[in-house]
This record gives sequence, C-alpha cells and structure tokens, in this order.
Amino acid sequence: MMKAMDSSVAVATRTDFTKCKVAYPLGGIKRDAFRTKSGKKLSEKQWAVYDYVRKIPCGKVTTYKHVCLALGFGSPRSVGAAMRNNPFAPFVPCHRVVASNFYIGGFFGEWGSTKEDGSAGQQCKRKLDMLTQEGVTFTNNGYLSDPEAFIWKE
DNA sequence: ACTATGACAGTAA
DNA sequence: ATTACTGCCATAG
Repeated sequence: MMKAMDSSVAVATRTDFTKCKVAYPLGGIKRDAFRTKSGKKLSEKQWAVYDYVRKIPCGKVTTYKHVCLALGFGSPRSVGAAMRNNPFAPFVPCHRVVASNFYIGGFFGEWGSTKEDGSAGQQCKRKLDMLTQEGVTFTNNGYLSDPEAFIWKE
C-alpha cells in the first residue's frame, strides 16, 4: 500500500510519456499556476487522478472504479469529474479510462452513444478511434472486446 | 454555506 | 442485454 494522498511528490518517475512535448508539472509550486476551466486552482485530488491515469500504458485501459480504489479515496463519479476538468487532455490519457462494465464510457463531456451513424456522441467516437489506434478494440455495441487482454493490471 | 450536477456503479425488474 | 433508480463524492454555481 502506498499513501496516495501525498500527491505533491510521487509518480513522475515513469517513462511512458517522456517523449511527449507537453509540459506537465510533476509537483511542487508549479502546479499552482494551472487553472481549471472555471479559473480555479486544481485540487490535490485532481492532480492525484491525473498522475495515476498518466501511468496507464499504451494499449491498455482501466476503469473509473479502479482509479478511485487505487487512490484510496473518492468515488468513480468523482474520478469522472476530474477527467471532465482535465486541462491536460489528451496528454493525460483520459481516453484509456472506461466504465466498470467495460462500456466505452465518456469523452469531453459526452457519455456513451455508440451510434454508428454518428448522430450523437462524436466525442466518444473519437475516444473509440484513439483506443483503436492503440490496439484496444471494442464491439460494435460499445463494449471492450476482450477485457482480459486490455485491462491494465499493475 | 448550501444546492445542483455529473465522463460512475450496484441492484432490481 | 437494457432500463430505471439509488448511492456516491468532488466540483460548480
């Protein structure tokens, strides 16, 4: 068990995204400079979520539920809220987080919709494309095709 | 300080 | 498998 609350340090030693150009504050005072969409400072809990999600490797996905359990606080719903406010998308790979029942989940504020005609849920379609590009496949129903293979296991 | 609102999840029908 | 309803907890207003 690690003490997840102390998000000011941590994580950051992973190398998964070292080649990304986007600046992501790994900790300390620099994080105070970032604001949420509504102009508020990002909370420690939000940072904790971003730090965790950032570790999900390409080709794998996890669930909202798993994130809050791993962090040791919050709820799946609050995790979703953090994602929604994610100012680092798509650097923080929020597209690699799906619902607990392996449903595609949401993206950029839109939930679900697997309509193939694209009548709704354009953002989710995009999420689907990104994951497909990473090798993660879904059924035409909108559910993860092979959870055993694609769910990220630490 | 308080109420409303979600990128969820568990349960029941 | 899908819908409906309820608990959840962190933000937004």
